[in-house]
Amino acid sequence: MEDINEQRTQRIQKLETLRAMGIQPYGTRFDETHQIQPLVDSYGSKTKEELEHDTIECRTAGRIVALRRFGKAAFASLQDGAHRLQVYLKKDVLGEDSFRLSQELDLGDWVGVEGHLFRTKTDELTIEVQNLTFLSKGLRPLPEKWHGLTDIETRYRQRYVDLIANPAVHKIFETRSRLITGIRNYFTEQGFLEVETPMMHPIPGGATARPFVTHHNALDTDLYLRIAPELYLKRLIVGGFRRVFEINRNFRNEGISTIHNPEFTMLEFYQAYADYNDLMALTEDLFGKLAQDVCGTTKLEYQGQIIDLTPPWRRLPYFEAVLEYNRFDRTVLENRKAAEAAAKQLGLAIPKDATLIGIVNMIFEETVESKLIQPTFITDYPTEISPLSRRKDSDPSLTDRFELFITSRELANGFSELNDPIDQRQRFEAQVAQREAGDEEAHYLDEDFVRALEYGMPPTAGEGIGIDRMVMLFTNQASIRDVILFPQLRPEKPS
RNA sequence: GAGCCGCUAGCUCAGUUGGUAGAGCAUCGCCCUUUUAAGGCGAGGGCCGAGCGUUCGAGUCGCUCGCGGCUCACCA
Repeated sequence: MEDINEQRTQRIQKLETLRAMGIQPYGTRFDETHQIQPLVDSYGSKTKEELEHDTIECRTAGRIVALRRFGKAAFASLQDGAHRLQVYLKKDVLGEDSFRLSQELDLGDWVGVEGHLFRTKTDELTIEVQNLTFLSKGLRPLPEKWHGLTDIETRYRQRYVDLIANPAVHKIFETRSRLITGIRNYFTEQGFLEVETPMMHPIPGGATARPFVTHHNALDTDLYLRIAPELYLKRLIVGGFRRVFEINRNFRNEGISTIHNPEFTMLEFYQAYADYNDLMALTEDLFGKLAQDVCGTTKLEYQGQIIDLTPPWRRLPYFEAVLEYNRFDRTVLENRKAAEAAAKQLGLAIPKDATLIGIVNMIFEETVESKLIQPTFITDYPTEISPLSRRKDSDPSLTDRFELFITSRELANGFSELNDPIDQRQRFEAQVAQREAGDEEAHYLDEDFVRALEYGMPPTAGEGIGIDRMVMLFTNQASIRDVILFPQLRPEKPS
């Protein structure tokens, strides 16, 4: 089972050496005066003379990631998160016992150091260590210092090693966390209340997707991991919460790709008395502020392109978009035969029972989405493919809805919410008919949700933003696996 | 699910027309009190993803399987 290699065996032997020296190889608390990054931030600009004149004493801790030994001295690089600082271990200063301990150190071990800052001959900020505290032993060798860990499978399966060996990866996940904190602050400051709704649903709803199924033994009932929190959040609006948001996982039982992970993080927020135009303005403002705060600019570099998040963003009605990116005329949008002919010309396989809108939507996905590099709101989606959205007053076949595309990917979906319970029931029934016709992704009829609407929901606008894809954009990552700490992989086979 | 590519030491990678499996880093020993891919001398470390075949002989050729990546299909 466990791979036993030479280096690991040697290190296990070192545990005994340490114990024989009276050192606990798995220690306990250590008081730091500084973490490494603040230490470097505070004193990194001090000159050699300043550090000699005003002695800076400090205690800090980290993992040894580089070690350059001489006979009676050594330099080590201490890593804390994504940051490193050099320490100098000198026999004269450490004393006999501590120096002997320093001779036993391996790459990967955790230590605490106490000493003062100085600059070396080559002007590197360094701690001259007076006291060395052993904190924890590493038994496995770290990846090579120069190339690090590059094997993609190992990076995902053993993310802890990736994080040690690749500080840039550490920074991506710090950025992810900062973005999510920024989102929380943004909504909280605007009077939104963060709520938690069920992850396990008796009826999966709020999106068109296939769910994961699980079983509750005591209730003896199947439950579905949620595909979206939407219907629960709207129940809260019915209940009188004016503004709510939730940031959490959705689960969809579908393929895995560079932009799909079976569990992914979604922000959904709902605002009473607002409409979809308010949401588009809010989204521009949110992205702009996050970009400015986290990246220092609203012009982001993404995979060799500059994505300009400066508002306002382009708004393009759905049908206009289909016409703009194709050569055919308007009859394709109005006549099923014309639509089918156009689709065939594009090489699309059209199911026999496909509706006009169904065909147009296939054309949209095939010809429009890939062109939407810069932020674009596609608006006014057909009612037929928007079963939870409010109809347009000017044209009930369309809805007050938009999807946001950036770098050809859907990042957000928002709309004025359908709050007419009678219309909602009819839309659900149309979905149920589609499901019975074989569409596994069509919505279920959620009787309790309709009942909630019957109690009256104020006019409301709601939106979902795919956080992982947003993080990809802000951190310039091409694969969703590089912004999810533990992406879904096939289980490692037991060896 | 399909196509293409990859899998060799702890890590990063070589490996010729099929002929005894290599390097750098890491590890171990010795030397070295300002190095930073430290340096010098020496040493150990391999089920070449798994299996089956072809062959006198397979890391190398063929087939099957496993895992991963990318593209496509489905999807957010």
